[in-house]
Amino acid sequence: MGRHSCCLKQKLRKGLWSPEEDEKLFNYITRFGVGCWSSVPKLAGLQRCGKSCRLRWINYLRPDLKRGMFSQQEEDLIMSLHEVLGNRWAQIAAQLPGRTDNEIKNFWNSCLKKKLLKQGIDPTTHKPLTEAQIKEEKKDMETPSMQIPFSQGLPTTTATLTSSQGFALLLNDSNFYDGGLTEASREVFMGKPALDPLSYFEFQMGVTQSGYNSSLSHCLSGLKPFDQNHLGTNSSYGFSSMPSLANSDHRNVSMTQFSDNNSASKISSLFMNEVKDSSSNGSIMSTYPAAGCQISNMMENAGFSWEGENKMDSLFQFHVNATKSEEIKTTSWQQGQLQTHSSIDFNSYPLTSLSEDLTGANFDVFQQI
DNA sequence: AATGGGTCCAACCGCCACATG
DNA sequence: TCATGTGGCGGTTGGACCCAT
Repeated sequence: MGRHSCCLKQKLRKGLWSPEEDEKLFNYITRFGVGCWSSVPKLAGLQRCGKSCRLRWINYLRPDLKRGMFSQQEEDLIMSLHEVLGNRWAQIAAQLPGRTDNEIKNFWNSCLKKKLLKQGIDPTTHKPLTEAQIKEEKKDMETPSMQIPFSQGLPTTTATLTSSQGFALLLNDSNFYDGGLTEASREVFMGKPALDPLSYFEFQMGVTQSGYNSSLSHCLSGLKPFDQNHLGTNSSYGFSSMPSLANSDHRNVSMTQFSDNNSASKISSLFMNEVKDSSSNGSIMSTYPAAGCQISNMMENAGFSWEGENKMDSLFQFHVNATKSEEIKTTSWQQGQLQTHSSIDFNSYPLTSLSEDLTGANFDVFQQI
């Protein structure tokens, strides 16, 4: 039970992927698109199960992945979304372009969870810990340097911890939920550039937009033959068609601050999805009525429009379109198989946040590089 | 240099939902 | 209605890596 038939076959490789396997999978997907995962290993010449191939593509190989540290904005967004959605990592990831559910889940478990605990906040309920829970936590955090006095760790008012307020703060940069940061650290965070998920593709399109550094040197600075997992600084690996998978350093990337409209787009996108979702199971809005009400109000107050002109709005607009197109999805595996040109069938690609301009022509750039 | 403990994350596992025959 | 195949999700874990000793 639960195990796919393809996984039952013998002689299937497990564990870390080799550069050769990555290249095979990447080249196959870029040529024929995403279709029936169970047949991908055979067609791509891999000794892996389809599920493993799917995971590798989604979490690692797909070109629109944003790698590197999470920005403060992303962190705040994850915090807020987790408060509403809980451990629904896939839904949370849908609101963070270029991030995978696995990545967010890992980030939550390794960093954000601990951060909240240090602040005396229950990471599950996002409410202040009880005295008993605090004692328990103190037992766990034996090193004195890890202990933050409860009164210091808590935000100034407990009201800031409510779902509705959490989202309200997201809409206003000047009132960003600071998660208990000191003034000094907050300054650092607020000044920290956020990674631009689309800069890579903009480079390919030759788009120069005010506020974005699309210079050749900038883009090339992020290009490495392969990622650090497999070779570190060794550049002897690499495939001709491989996009940049290198970790990005915030110091090297262009500035992209979420404007109010952007935040509104994010939350509204979430709201839209949840409305759709709740129409089927009625869970979210009833479970988090305050959050739902607040989001609804925010949309009205912000004069929200799907016709946003900035880049992030476009991105989310595409996200919505992609979601819609998925609902009426006509792209089939057969279509994917019939593709003869070098493009990725992103219509059938389940994750959102992909650039509309991700075409075969763009992948040619990889080969040229 | 060796080693032991902690952290991080890529990948696996088990389950569920849905489509299809 | 049932069996089977597949996609997708969240939880868990093994091992690589880092750092202090």
